[in-house]
Amino acid sequence: MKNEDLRDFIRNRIREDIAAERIPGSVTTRFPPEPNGYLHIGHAKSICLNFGIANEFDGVTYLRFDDTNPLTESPEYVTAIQEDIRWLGFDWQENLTFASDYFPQLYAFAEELIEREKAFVCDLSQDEIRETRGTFSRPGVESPYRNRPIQENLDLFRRMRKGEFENGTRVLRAKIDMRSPNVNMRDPVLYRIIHAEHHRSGSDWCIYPMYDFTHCICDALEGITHSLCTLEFEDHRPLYDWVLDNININFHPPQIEFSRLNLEYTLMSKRVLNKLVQSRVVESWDDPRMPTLAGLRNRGIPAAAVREFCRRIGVTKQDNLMETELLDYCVRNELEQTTPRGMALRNPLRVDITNFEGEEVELSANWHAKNKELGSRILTFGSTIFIDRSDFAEDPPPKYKRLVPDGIVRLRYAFIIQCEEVIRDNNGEIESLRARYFPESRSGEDTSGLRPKGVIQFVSAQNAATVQIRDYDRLFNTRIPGRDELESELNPDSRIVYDGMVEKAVVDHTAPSFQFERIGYYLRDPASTTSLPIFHRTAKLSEGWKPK
RNA sequence: UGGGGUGUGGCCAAGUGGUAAGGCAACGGGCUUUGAACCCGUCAUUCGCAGGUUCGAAUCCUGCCACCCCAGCCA
Repeated sequence: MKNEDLRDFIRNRIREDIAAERIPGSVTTRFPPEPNGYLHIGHAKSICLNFGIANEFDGVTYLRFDDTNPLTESPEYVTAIQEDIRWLGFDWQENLTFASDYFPQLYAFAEELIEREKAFVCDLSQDEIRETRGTFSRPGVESPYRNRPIQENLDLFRRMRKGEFENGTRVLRAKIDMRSPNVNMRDPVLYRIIHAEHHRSGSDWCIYPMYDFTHCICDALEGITHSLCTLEFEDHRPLYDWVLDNININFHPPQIEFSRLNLEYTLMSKRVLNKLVQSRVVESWDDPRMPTLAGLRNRGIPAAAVREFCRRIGVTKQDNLMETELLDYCVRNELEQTTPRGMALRNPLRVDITNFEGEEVELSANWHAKNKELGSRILTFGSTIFIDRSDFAEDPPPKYKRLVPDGIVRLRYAFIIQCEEVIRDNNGEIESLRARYFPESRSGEDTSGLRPKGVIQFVSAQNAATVQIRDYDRLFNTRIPGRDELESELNPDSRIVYDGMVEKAVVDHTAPSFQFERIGYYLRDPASTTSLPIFHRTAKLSEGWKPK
């Protein structure tokens, strides 16, 4: 991670700053989550950027919780967020801070602003403030309280702090310019009254600073050399700069904005994600279908794959919509080398081998064709085996290479079989198959001379373990969900549960993830029981051929 | 409507006056006891559009167009 020569406009800028000796000390960044929700893959982009830069430039990164709104924040999220960042592979070391750590200093800076006649206490109601702010095309109107004497402002602000006023009755506002074309500069609110318990400061405060006042000051106090945030804060930069320019502080970080990650068929808004949980569309915030880091983890996606994805998507100011294929690619690429292979059937179909007699034969198979270090296991073959229903077709599509009536196919690591008969139940559904095998076609010592076109996986009756296989797909059917009724956009097949089979050795193996040959990568649910192991599909294998 | 941004192949993205990197996807081929992996090859005469400057422009200038963000006492 260290020696990579990543090029993007932010890293280029940092290199220039270093070359021009504009940076005092070391490069310092921060990741500032608000503890009001779980981290998702969009956050991963920011985490990889901020922590990645610190790693590359021998700098430091603060993990700073932006906890200025006690109404929506809670300590559970603080814990979860830390777990997710660690899982992703980053370490803030001793640099864990909270915006609330700075409440006393923030308050002092606010008084300083009042003393400099740069802030005033405003008695207007929330509605009145909105009405007097103006519109995009109309300037705002100055508050009647705008020119209160310094002493009166100071007195009122101190009484706000003491708790003498109700929520919403007064705010502290910056005195900037009600005619500014940038609405953020029209005397923005700096402090509001919230009589609520804060997860860290308890009941010490009943006034809480707003983001625009807090963030820039925290950045400055921590010596953040590059304050990176997403594009929607671009309009706030003049305010960020204004605050730091109007208080007595000796450091002024530059705010640099980049575009946030958008992923096809995926929604990342906390509001909508929460709705999915509440309405039981998914089971929880860490459901394997969720784009949360916890969800990705429970789906078996390795942290390294997420990091690689973030590296490949780049960092720019352009709006983007990433295809899910890139993430899938990163996941497979990560799992390919290290994951043992196994055979699994989602829809088992019994096949009776008519010419097999006696004990089941044992066959050896490597866990990975190329990575011999993963070792091998023993499979068995006998008079009753199972194949996947999708690997047999009475009326095969063109170029079908699997089993068909009278056709032959290779059973992976075992023998070639030939279908002799299709057995049906009373409804005419295929119940089982009868086939013969070619004893001289044993894998590795085949002298049969037969050349089957395809190879399919199988599990013999005595070697079969019953498992649950859960296949996941996108949660939404629309590339850009959120524009329509959520319900109509949901993918009804985002989770399909199969009562399947795997070879016993897979269940006994300790590896967390497997590749089920010809199907995909799966994570063994660590919480599932040994009597019914559950496997979550992490990713499909790429398909070089599709029926129809 | 005012302000702030962004426009390079299907999706990302290099490039900052010298004649369009790379990745993903797609397509064709090789290899193959995973239709996987792997290996080869193809894929922008053109950089939102129109003018202009220049020997030379994706890069400079002018005008236009499209899209995104902003009117929380959220962050």
